[in-house]
Amino acid sequence: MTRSARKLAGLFLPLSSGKSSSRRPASALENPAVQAIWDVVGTIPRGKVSTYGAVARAAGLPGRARLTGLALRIAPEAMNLPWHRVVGAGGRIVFPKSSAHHREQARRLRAERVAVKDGRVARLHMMDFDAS
DNA sequence: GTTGTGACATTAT
DNA sequence: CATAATGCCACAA
Repeated sequence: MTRSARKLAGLFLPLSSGKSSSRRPASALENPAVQAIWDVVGTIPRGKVSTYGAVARAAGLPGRARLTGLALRIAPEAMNLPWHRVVGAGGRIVFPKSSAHHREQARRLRAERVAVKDGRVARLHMMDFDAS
């Protein structure tokens, strides 16, 4: 089946909602899910890191790690999000090893005392949202 | 409408 | 350790 099926829930939602009041976000910038992700990323303290998947979960979006990637990619520069504190599963920096992004992320992490060896950060630096 | 891509994760082999 | 198969879904073409 194609994506036209969308979410099953959608098929049963009341059509009543006015087109004027509840309209679909014009862009991802207004998408509440994306904003939720921005909020979460903003809470990662200096010296700590989290993963795409963990951020998505903490934002109430389990299984949507890729959305975290999108959110960071389109985040307005002026927002000054600590994007470098988000790494892939296992502490891996996702950018290609010799890319400028990779180097920049490693540089920023080391600048705040987060060791980066072999494009990886140790688990000690992983923050966990669930426990405390 | 479809297809391909991606700042990913998880599980299986 | 590595690779493949899935799941996920927004976006651009």
